[in-house]
Amino acid sequence: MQEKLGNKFYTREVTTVAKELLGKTFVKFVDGETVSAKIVEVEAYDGSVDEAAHSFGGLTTRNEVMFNEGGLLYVYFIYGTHYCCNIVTGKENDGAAVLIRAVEPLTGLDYLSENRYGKTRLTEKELLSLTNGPGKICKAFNITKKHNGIDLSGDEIFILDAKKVDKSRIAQTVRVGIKKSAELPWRFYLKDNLFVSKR
DNA sequence: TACTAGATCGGCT
DNA sequence: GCCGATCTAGTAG
Repeated sequence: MQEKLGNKFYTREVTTVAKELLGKTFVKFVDGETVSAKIVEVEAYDGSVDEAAHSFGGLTTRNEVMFNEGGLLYVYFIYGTHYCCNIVTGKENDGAAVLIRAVEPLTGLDYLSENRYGKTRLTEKELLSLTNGPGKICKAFNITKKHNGIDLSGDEIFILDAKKVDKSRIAQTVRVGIKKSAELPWRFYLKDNLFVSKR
């Protein structure tokens, strides 16, 4: 039942993909170890109508990955400090992507802890804030600019299918941390999950 | 608890 | 030069 998500999944409309990514398993292979986490919070960015999307102003060297066909990883650097991790969606030239805002660690906890805190024994508080924010996820998974444009059908980073989440367990709100198009209700997260960034 | 500032890269005007 | 799809530590209340 745990199959790698393929092209058919990613090339659909961005808000559809965003909703369905909830509950799926994000996986990174490092040194033969499987590091994985359940996706619990995402935001959709659609370059055609959404001023907050990096792709809104058209193609540039920075956002070119977003204009590819769905199924790639788009990583960008922000505030001089943090990386954020996106899944490119839609057809070629759509400029649409889903920002991963929060995940729940499943395996490879030591790897994640070591990257984030430089230690492997965490307090409960540290565990809960290990991956509950876009910058934190990238730090914990050690995702950097090097991973920008990686193909999710490859073997290093990919997403596994999972049982579909019941609609009643998904919450939909406005997005976080942006100034333009702030009113678009394109943030989705799993209700009652402890690892979402805010509620 | 609530707000503010600092960190500090790189794309864009 | 400016400022951002962020996070953390620090101070004030």
